[in-house]
Amino acid sequence: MKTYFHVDMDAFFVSVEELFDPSLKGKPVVVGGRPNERGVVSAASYAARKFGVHSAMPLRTAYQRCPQAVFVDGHPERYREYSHKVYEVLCEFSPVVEMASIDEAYLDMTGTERLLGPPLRAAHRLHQRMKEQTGLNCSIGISASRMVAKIGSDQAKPNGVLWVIPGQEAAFLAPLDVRRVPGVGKVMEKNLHTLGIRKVGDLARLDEDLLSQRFGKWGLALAGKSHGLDAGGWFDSEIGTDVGPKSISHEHTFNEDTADVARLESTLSRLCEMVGRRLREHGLRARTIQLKLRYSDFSTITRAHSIPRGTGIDVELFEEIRDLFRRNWKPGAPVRLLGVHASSWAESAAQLDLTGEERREKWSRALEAADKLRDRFGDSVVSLAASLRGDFRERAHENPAGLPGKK
DNA sequence: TCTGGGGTCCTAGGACCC
DNA sequence: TCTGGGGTCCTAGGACCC
Repeated sequence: MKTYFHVDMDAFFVSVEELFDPSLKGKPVVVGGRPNERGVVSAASYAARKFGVHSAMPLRTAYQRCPQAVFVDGHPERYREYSHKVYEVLCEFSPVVEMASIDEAYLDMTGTERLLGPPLRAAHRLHQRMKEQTGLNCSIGISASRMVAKIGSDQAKPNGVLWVIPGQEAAFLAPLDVRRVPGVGKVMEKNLHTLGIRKVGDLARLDEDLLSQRFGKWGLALAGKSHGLDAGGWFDSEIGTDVGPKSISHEHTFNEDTADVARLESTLSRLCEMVGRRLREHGLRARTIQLKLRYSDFSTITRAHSIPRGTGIDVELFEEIRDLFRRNWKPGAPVRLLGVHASSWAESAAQLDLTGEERREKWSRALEAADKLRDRFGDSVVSLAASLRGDFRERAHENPAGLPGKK
């Protein structure tokens, strides 16, 4: 019998902002940007939630509902820093910790009883320790099932602990709305409602065959979930078997839609630099490069191209993206969002021909040096802007590999 | 309501191969 | 020629999560 904790930080972004500015405490706070900006709420304080403000809501709507709220910009570096502090506290309680996102984690607590006592006592100690070390509150769900632990921490909020005793999973889940089940969103909820299924208990009573007939692989997983089993998607694999990222992407929404080609292409260039940089940090080369294009009416297309060898080099990414853009953009149509997405990693370097590989390695080292310069002096020092003036194209012709000139 | 940004997973059709 | 059956890769789109 396994024991899992799901630890979820309470109003994480807001709580971190409060540590930096204690005057925010107790006030309605909205993290995500200014009320007149294009964007959505990243996090809302409990005081703001009382006015009907919640995450993913457009900032303008949040302002309408709660004009007296304090609107603050998000600080991703701060959240990453505190996420790491959280991780370190969790590691004192279990050797198997997996951060599922920036503000939540699963712990395998199986076999820790001798050291930490029974689950509830360990949870209370963890709770206390978290507050001492980070100044942050969390909620903890405890169960033999990771999914039930996750739902448990949700039910325990704020600042609570909830233990679902083994064997009681289905009974615990039965009265909850189907929407509480991870993986059931707006669409699935509506589909289930039209079948007369509103509670997890309704789901559990249903015939498995009917569910899998109606919703395929997903339906089968759903049947398992309704009984408290870890089934489907992420829940199929044990925790702590973390692999690297499967895709890396950056996107940008303009504050006002634009059809200015120079502006659009320079934005793509910048996005390619950001993606390239992160690919190199991970030592990855992407074989599939994807452009995302969203027009004023919110209609969105994605267009991808795969290259056999893969690349992590800014200019090569940009060449692919620019081709995709020129072939697919309806000229003159104002654009709302642009995105660059990289995936499908190339095999290890060892399998490629050496000469080509050496040259590319050299390029990668040069780009890493540029990354370090950016770290020290900011993004503007080294950039791909030259490519936009056409300089790059000519150099690329003289030197197809795009190498820095040999001395 | 006028809709961010970073991800994961799933489906489905078509190309291509045996 | 009126037409199989897999398997794999690529592409596009969409649901969902935080």
